[in-house]
Amino acid sequence: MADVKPIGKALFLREEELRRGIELMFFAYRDFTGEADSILAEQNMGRAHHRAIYFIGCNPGITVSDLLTILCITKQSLSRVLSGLMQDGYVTQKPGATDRRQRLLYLTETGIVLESRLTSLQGRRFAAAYREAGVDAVDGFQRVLRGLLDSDTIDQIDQQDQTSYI
Amino acid sequence: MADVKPIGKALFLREEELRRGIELMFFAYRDFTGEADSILAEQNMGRAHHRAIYFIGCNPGITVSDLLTILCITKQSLSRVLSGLMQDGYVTQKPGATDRRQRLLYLTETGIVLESRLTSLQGRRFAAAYREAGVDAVDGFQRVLRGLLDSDTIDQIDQQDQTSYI
DNA sequence: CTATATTGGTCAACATGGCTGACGTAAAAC
DNA sequence: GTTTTACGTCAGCCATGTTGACCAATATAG
Repeated sequence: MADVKPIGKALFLREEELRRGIELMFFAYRDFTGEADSILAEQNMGRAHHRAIYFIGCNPGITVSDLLTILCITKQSLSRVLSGLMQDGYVTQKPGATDRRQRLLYLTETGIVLESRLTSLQGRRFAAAYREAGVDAVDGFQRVLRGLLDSDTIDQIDQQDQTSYI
Repeated sequence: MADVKPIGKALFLREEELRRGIELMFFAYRDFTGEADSILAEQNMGRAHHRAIYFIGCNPGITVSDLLTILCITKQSLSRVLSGLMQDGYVTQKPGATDRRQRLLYLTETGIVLESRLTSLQGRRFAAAYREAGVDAVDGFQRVLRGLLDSDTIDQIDQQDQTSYI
């Protein structure tokens, strides 16, 4: 730690490199979410609302339990958020066709507008970063990020790519 | 949105690509912090404590206001966290040599132990991801993450790299 | 030397968004 | 007909962010 005496340059660089990664993740995630957070704050919403809107937006008709699986939070936490979103007219639900216990979630027109505002904001940030960094960098970026995931999350993402809620 | 009719394949891929980035950031950050969060929870601490410990750990003798600049939170929030950390013996402070208003922050032995436990945990995750993805991917990863930063954050990081608090 | 600015802390109050536990209801599945 | 599932609700707790007000010690500029 305070052991500046290099046990080996490779190892020292490695430690530095890992710390750089850790820090970059912290700062990048903060800045990446920051802009959206401001917009959300205007509408008295938070990041939790954003997540719900986002995943309902790209999985229209998703069930509550599938959304819970994606978000990995308790149903109580999600329920609070969803109630708010429905009360404010961003989200609607309709009973499942085959299983009528299910509440299939959809964005309203207002919800779609907000979702695309937020997503295009974050998308623009990504687009700029991708453009600066180049195609190869983007591939590396995604490979490393995937490497950071828990194995359950990887399964979930792959599975989600196949599933269509439409 | 539901407009599957491709206006152009490049554009469609781009939208998909951006969404993939957004989602990967969310999942990766969650999983990346998850392990450390568990350990912290055992000691009745949260992510805020971790951040403080981390940045004190790699900037021993940092002042409160410099730490505030890094973390971008209010001094009230930080103060609460620091008080806890000092009470529990993870952090000590000593008055600045030149400016005696300053409280220079240091990790105690206990603090160092915890910090390295947490950092090596996150470091191992990064090391694995880096190893899997390869050197070029790591470079791309870092380039893209830097591209996601606000310009102020970039300045701050570059400046921080030069500053030595020792 | 005095006035002001800086560094840092404190108290109070509030919101968000996690959590647990308990309990209820409707519908599906067996 | 009983059990399981999908979903909701109420109550309360905790961590962590926020504002606003106010205070003390010290540095610095006039």
